[in-house]
Amino acid sequence: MVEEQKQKQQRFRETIQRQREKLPIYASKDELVAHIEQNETVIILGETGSGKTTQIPQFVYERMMTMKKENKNNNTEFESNFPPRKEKGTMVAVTQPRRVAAVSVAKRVSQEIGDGGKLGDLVGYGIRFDDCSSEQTRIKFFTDGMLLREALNDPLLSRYGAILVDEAHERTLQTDFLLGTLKAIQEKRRMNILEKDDDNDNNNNNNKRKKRKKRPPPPPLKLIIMSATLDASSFSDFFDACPIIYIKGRTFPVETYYLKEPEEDYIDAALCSVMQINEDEKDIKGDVLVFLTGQEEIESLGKLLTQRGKDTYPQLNVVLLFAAMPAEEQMKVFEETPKGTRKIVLATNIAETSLTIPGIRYVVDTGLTKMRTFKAKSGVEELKVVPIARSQATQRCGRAGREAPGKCYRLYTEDTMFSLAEQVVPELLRTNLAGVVLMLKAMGVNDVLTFPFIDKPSTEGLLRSLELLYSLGALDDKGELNKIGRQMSKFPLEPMACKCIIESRNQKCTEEIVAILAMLSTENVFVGRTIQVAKHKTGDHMTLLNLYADYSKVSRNGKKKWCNSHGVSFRAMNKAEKIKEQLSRSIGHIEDWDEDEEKDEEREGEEKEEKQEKENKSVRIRKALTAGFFMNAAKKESISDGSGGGSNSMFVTLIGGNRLFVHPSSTTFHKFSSRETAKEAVGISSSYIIFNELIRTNKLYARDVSVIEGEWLTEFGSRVFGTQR
DNA sequence: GAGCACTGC
Repeated sequence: MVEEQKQKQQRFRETIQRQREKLPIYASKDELVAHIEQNETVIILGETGSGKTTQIPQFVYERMMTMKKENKNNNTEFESNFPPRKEKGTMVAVTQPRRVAAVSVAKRVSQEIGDGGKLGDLVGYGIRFDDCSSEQTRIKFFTDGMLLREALNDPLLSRYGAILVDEAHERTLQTDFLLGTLKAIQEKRRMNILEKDDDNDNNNNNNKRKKRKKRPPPPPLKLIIMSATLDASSFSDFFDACPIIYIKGRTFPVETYYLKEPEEDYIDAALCSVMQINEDEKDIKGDVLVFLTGQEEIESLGKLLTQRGKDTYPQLNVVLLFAAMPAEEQMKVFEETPKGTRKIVLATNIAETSLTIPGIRYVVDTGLTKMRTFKAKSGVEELKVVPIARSQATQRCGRAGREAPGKCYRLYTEDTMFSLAEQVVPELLRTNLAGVVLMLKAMGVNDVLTFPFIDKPSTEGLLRSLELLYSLGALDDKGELNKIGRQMSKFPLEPMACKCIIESRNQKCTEEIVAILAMLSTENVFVGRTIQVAKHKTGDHMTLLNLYADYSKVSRNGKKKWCNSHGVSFRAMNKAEKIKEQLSRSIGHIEDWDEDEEKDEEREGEEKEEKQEKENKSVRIRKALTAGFFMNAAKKESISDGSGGGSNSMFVTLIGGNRLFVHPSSTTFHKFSSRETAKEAVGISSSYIIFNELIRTNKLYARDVSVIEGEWLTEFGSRVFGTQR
């Protein structure tokens, strides 16, 4: 019996090995390893299906092991080259932009490596809320944000001898930030080695040097950057003209079709294309994937297609796919379509990278996407429909050729295709940098303007972020991180939110603030368009808090049902719960937090009756929120509202003077849009609000809004509102 | 009366 099992395992291993050897990358293994050995940094351009993600980490690890053995026999060979040490530099880290990828690749590699161990032994992973690794782990997969966090605690990332950054072409904020950090680490580790070599040369060391010799610095850091797009020159330039290695992929050919004339109504064009594909290819099996920009148009095209596709052959089986959808409904795209039907998936760019849908042979590409950008000058975010980049067009096309030859219908002309930007603008260039700057400061990078970014963010953006951090009280007059700033950097939240936590200690409402911030970091709490839970009179923050409190009271088994009956996303609540736990843990790590808490308790003794205390709770909570979000304050515009009943009230931000509306998703939306004034509706003598974010879609909208008192602004935002009233 | 691409710590 045992013998039989062993044979089974052996056969399994052999199958896997055969599969590995068939991968395109296997042919160039030796060349690859040689390149990695000879260079500190190597860029690998691997097309889809090359096997780079699963194989290269193993190649690197195997080479590290053989070098270790060689070193035992011959002490000189690897010392200068690729030196695994007992503690430092013995691990391989691999980063991915997404959690699912990190976990699934780790699983695959753990199987392939055939050490007989389970995931978490030799091969492990580390993502937020979930670390699966042990003392034995030598190859560890991360989300790139996770490895960045690790760099906060271990500034040289000294456990790792090699780091592989995968999907670098996506140029996410975290990947770009990580690449800059790794470049800086490489330099430092190189210098350490030199110092150590100096030690060896001069035998007349002083004590300090001897001490250092006892604890050897980490070896130089090998860096392997893996990208899928052809343009890797910017990476190579950034890493001192390091070599680029091309690896062929293995995908099926995809035939591409363009429109002859531009067509403005792309929904109609998509509708026609799908009907046409279904008609022309009626004898060929294969599903259709349509790329659209958002939920609304996906739903409306879904209705049209379902109607029109009833009487066709094959019948159309229309499936919608966007991130805000409940998880169970998302799973429908993975179900096999019934015989005699063709699956039509209408998706946002979630299907571009995050999800791979089996069975797709036809892609319809509108050539558009929604993109978020940030204007440093006004502090306003925009969410706009824009043309995709050529790299995205290629990526979308490729989705038709994963399993068999496919076809791609581009709903734009060939001329348009060539007018597209080659690459997506890196996220770092179109986002609020305050969080990045806070993290840089916490890493000890004082001069953030000279930090090595592949693409330098605008000086204005960096300066604005420094200003914001200063107004939050995180920086001293010299621009250096102070105690508050250091505490703020411990939280996985944007700086304004971090500041709320710090102030919550003074306001004695840390639990509540942490719950609110956890809810704010969760997208799509409400499933439907109408909010079915009790609203709080002061606005969204207290509503979210009450919702969280209600949810917490429900028994573990009943939570899902409770969410469904309250129009609330279970996935979101579950995530909020985890984030809250994580934030509370981070507070626990702040050394002198408890001390101050005790002082507060002393003060509490002097406090008045408990009843009044309870009434004040909402005030204290909103004060703590104001301490973080005072830059996001707005005042109701006094309009002579004789005729304007029913129209949404307008606000003006105190900083920047942006004229805005409350977003319709806000619980305060109805209050401000009715003829009542804020004062009457809310029962608070104030026309000031704070909000979580400002985003321009069709109008400029403030999302997650609460009513506050004007004087709190001067109290908590003294560095900006100090002199004025 | 009117609306929110996608990730990640």
